[in-house]
Amino acid sequence: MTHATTTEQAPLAAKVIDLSRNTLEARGSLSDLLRLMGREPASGRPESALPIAVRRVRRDAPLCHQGTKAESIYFVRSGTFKVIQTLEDGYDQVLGFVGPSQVLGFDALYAESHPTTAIALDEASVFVVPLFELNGLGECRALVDVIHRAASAALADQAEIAAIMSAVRAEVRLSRFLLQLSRHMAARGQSPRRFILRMDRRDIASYLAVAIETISRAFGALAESGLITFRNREVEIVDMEGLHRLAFVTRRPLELPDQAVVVRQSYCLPAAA
Amino acid sequence: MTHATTTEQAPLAAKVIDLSRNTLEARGSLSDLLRLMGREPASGRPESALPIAVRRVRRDAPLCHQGTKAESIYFVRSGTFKVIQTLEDGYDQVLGFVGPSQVLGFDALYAESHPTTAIALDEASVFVVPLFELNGLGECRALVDVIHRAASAALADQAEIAAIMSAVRAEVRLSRFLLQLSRHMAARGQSPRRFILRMDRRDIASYLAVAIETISRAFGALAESGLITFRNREVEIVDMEGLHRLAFVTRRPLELPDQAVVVRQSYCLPAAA
DNA sequence: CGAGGAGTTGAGGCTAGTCAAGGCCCGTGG
DNA sequence: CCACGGGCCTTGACTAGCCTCAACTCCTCG
Repeated sequence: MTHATTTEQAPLAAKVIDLSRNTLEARGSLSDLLRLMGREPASGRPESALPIAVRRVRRDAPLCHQGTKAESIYFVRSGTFKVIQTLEDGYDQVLGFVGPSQVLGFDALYAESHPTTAIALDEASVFVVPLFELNGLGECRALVDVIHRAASAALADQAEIAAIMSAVRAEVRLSRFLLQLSRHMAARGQSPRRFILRMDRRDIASYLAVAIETISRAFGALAESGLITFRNREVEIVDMEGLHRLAFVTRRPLELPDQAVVVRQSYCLPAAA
Repeated sequence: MTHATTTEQAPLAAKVIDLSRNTLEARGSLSDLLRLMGREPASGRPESALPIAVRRVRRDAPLCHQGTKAESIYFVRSGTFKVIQTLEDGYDQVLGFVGPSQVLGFDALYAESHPTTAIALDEASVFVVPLFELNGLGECRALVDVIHRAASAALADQAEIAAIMSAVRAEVRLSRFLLQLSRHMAARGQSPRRFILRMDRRDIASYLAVAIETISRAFGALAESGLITFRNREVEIVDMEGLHRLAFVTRRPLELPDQAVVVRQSYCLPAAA
């Protein structure tokens, strides 16, 4: 179906770069990708028709695997992935969750082999941009710009792990996680108050670096104090402001003479009246 | 807030891209940067002479500040920076330590304002690549390539925070941190066994997400068991292999015959696979 | 030589890990 | 259709280890 044609000549020469020449399962175009990334493509530009491969990934299937040779970077079109790294002792550390319009595999650029594994949490599809084309993309400003922004955003997202970890208490970590999810949902135009978790407790536990039982208890505690309600993976944030207050007590409060008691209460959970 | 602003406008000559047009304190060239990044510049190319600004940063001074408008990305030429993020409750979370040949400020690309603050831990200097030039760089392959790789490496580095956090025990976290430093030192051609910490205990504590006293005790414990020796910020890894074992064989008690290392429950977190 | 920051050490309370058992959900198969 | 099975999730009891508070030492610098 694809141009099973020659791979001659540097792409620079040819104005027609076909990013889908290794098409896997479907075809998309640059304008599809740009739309996904919130960049309305300048219509009329010939490059908007630039084909870009789309790959579908089944639930629980890996998109790329740690240690294998990197061949592409990916933009999530639909579905959610978990990014994990298998440590030397065999423990699978969850590094993050990646959804639509986010980039995957950019971390493999410098080493040429994937330092992480990405696994689909549900049926998913991604745009595939082969690495060997990256160099020839100088002309295609729109795509380069999108790549830069996505990589930059991925970097900023990664920083959130540390921000989450800086909280000692499990309920605080969980509330930060839920708020992070809430923001991402909102960014995708979905409800920030009510959503379904795509990952299981084990993944959340790994991501927050606490025991799975602790996650369970933390969910219970947040519900107990009226901040959320939940049923399995279905979560509803009842008191957004309260959750936010709880989420940002990192360490023991500095010194707030009379407020100390109040802060300590919310720190210990029961929530302010 | 030392905005060493020498905002004297240069004649926007147009064709001649002068990345140092906002030169702050010194001048470098593209070939200098490429050499720093381990890419021998193809001599003879005219672009090698492309001027790139060099900015010096005094100890404890910020290179860029969270929330301010992003204007450039930086390549560390000398010195070490700590990257921090001030959370809503005022807690300064250390996200990482960045040294020579690593990139800073790339995370600001997508938002156009810095999500993090970078502070020099000692006298430092950086190459400055203004953002508004990034788009016009399509021609300069070498620079674009270096930027991509550095950003990718930064992303991979960030993942290590999570890997470190996945350890519950403080000694395990500290040993992973020391091994990380060791690797970086080796990558820069310096001794991986003996080095001087550029950051204080407080920064380490924040980075590892444990209390400062715990850091102190963990140093003591590692020395006690003969894995390292230290005096203030001077660290020597005595038993590299043992340190590595402690850092990663963390699931089982690991019977170190008669060593004082109480690796009783150095688990690497639940998961109970 | 003193002041102050950085680092260490000690005591105690409390969170979260571990182990263990039970409940819930949803698949498969009779 | 229901019964069974095996995940996933929850809950309880116990204990290890970390955070907190507080005092102290060491080092540096004025």
